[in-house]
Amino acid sequence: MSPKQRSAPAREKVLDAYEALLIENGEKAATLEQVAARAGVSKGGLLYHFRDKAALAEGLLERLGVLSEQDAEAMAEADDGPSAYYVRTSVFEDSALDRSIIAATRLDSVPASRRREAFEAMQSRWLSLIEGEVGDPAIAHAILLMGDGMYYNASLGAEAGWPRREDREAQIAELLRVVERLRGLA
Amino acid sequence: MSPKQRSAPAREKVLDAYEALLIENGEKAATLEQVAARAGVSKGGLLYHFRDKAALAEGLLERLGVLSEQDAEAMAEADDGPSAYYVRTSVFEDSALDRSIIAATRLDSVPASRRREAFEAMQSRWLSLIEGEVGDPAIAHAILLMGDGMYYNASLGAEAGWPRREDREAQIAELLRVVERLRGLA
DNA sequence: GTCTATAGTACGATAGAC
DNA sequence: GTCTATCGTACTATAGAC
Repeated sequence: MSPKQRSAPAREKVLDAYEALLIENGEKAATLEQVAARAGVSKGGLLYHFRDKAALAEGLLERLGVLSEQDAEAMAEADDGPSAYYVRTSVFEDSALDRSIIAATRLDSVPASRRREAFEAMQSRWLSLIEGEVGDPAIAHAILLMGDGMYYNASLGAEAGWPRREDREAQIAELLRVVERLRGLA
Repeated sequence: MSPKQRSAPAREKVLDAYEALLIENGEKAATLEQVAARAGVSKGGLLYHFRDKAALAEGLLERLGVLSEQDAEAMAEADDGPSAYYVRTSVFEDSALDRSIIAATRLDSVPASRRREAFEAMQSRWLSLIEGEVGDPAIAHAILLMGDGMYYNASLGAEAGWPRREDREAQIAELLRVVERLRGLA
């Protein structure tokens, strides 16, 4: 799907730059010229790796798929269980996956169906892991929604999905306690 | 902030058109020409009411503020209480407020601080009403996050913030039961 | 594999008639 | 209050040198 199906260095730098611009100012600010400049290549150089803007967007969604796949594996093996892993990693850190998700959120030139597909694949994996742990599907859905809510706030540029408080560690701990009690209801 | 501080008909139609385009295809597709066409006016006509793109975006955020103010009053007086009102109205319907929220979500040409301000004002009002009802701040936060999660999914074009299910009424009912049990924990 | 130069297009905004 | 016409700009993408 690219010249030699993986010419890692420049290609990845371009995707990183694209993500950064999307996160900071949305798609309109993420022009080919700006992306190229931030990645340290020229516009022509960028277009060698991604033949047009659609290919650039697709590249981002593909990387999101890979990262979310890896994350699902880590989530399945987490010491504190999938739910806790999910809640505690939803956006409070600034991981590569977090960045991909927020960037993809701002990606509106891609067909809506394609974007939806990417998110649904990711969410259904998360949901089945949570459901496998907590049993009750309604409660699993509720937990999933809380994580979605944190991504929502992050993509709005909110401090951390939990308005009006400073200490992130304390916020996560508090939310984990709620989830714990919620699981007890299942 | 406008010629005569309220020349309702065309002005509102323009905002409606702008919202619709933002919801469907994001800010890049919401050009002055497209907005004008959809509102049934010319580009020049539009620019009489909103002197530039920034004014158009600001108009949308101002209307969001008004609608969310009205919604907060309805929420405070809801028969089933603020939490239930909040959860059941979070985006499953296609109300004027829902449309304003989703549109504002896609608005990335406005300074991030201004958008954040609009959302924080709305969310802190919701949070204080929920907290007033349930008592426990952590649980109130969790309920707020669930609603945020529903808006997140709606703005991603997901079926309804609750993947993989058809019957919306049943989904809401299920979530309301979870919230009910969550409140019981407080 | 990366560059410069440029063609072609679409956008935001202005000016001025009606 | 709404229109048409138009200017300048910035963008995507191509062509072709290195």
